Amino acid sequence: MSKADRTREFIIEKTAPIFNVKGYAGTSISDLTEATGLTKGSIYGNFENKDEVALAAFDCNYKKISSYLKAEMDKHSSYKEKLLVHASFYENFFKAPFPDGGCPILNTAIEADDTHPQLRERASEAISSWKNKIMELIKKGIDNKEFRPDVPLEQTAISLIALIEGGIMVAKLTGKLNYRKLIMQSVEKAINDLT
Amino acid sequence: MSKADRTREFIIEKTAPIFNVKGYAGTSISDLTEATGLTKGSIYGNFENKDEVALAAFDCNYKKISSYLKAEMDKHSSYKEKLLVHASFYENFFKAPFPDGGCPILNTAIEADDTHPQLRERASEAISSWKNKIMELIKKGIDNKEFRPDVPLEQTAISLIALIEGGIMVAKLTGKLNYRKLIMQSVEKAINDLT
DNA sequence: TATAAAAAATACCAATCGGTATATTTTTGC
DNA sequence: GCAAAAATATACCGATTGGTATTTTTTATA
Repeated sequence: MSKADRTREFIIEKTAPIFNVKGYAGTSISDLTEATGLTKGSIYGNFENKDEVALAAFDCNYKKISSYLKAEMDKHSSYKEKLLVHASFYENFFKAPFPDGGCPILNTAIEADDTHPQLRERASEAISSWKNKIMELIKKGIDNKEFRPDVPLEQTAISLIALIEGGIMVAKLTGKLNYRKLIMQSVEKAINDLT
Repeated sequence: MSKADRTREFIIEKTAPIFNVKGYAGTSISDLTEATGLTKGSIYGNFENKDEVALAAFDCNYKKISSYLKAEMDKHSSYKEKLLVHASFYENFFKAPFPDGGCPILNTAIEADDTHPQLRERASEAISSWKNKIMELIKKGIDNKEFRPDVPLEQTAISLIALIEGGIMVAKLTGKLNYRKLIMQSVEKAINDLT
């Protein structure tokens, strides 16, 4: 790993939470130099422009949550338990190892959908692959006789994602622990209803 | 209505959709002068600063959706039908009279929750009063024997909001009509399950 | 319709924006 | 350990940012 590669990683690691908290438009190059202790010349020596840092930052934040999900799912053997990881996923969303600022998919989707096609595409692909993963789990759960055979695959998957993401918004906005708890119970109920 | 009041209304009306599309940080004063055809002096003659325009813009956008919801609910007599307005609310969200840029509560929540306490408070209050409204409808529906007496009030209300808001994000991000349809069916199902 | 008051336009401000050319320092391979 | 190359820092750029002081125009009233 060359010096440049290490610096690049360092910059991404330090600035990813900033983009997630302040957004693309709200994050300035001087935010990046402050967070890294590097100078503008160094940032621009390793990245073509602000866009490239922002895209790399999204990938970094996204990887944190998707690899957490995958690792937690791998701990369980039943498909119901794998799906139920989404409840603990949601419950723990505001603690480490999750990035500061909430869900990067949600944050990026809201800011970029009308303003930044590249970031929008990243978020859109994230939703799509998340949906496919859930559908796959349900399908395998049906084959395994864990779930009812008539569970609507796509509807269940996309609605579960909507419930979780909307729940993250509500919980983070209001700061009410009770809201988080209640929505988490709804996530659990939605999954239990598949059996 | 004085000239100043009319100009103030004019500025709010013209700039509210811009704030909803570009966000607070992404909207500049020159965006406001372009949209209104007025000059900077005129904007600052009617508003103290950018914050004050943004807050008025949020109120304007929020009023559009809340008055739509209220008007539609008033058309129905049963509490179930009143609740089901949320499905058509969601279905029609990307057409007039809804403001450009998606749900202003969601947009403001995501951008402002870590960065702008005043806007955050506005969004938080909007969620809170929406939740109370839904709880009130369910309660009356229970008293009216439309709904089961054991429906969990707060959980149902806050989870319905989460599902709708998450659904708006997913539908707007991906542009997939099918996702919108599927999530809308989940909203309907959640309400039908109360009976 | 003349006039005072209010509103809008003009012209300006320092600070910051994203970005670059160049100089200096630090790695790297021999 | 020495050069060449790569990486970082410095110094700078024009454009734009949010905001203000002042002048001109428009509105309301007597």
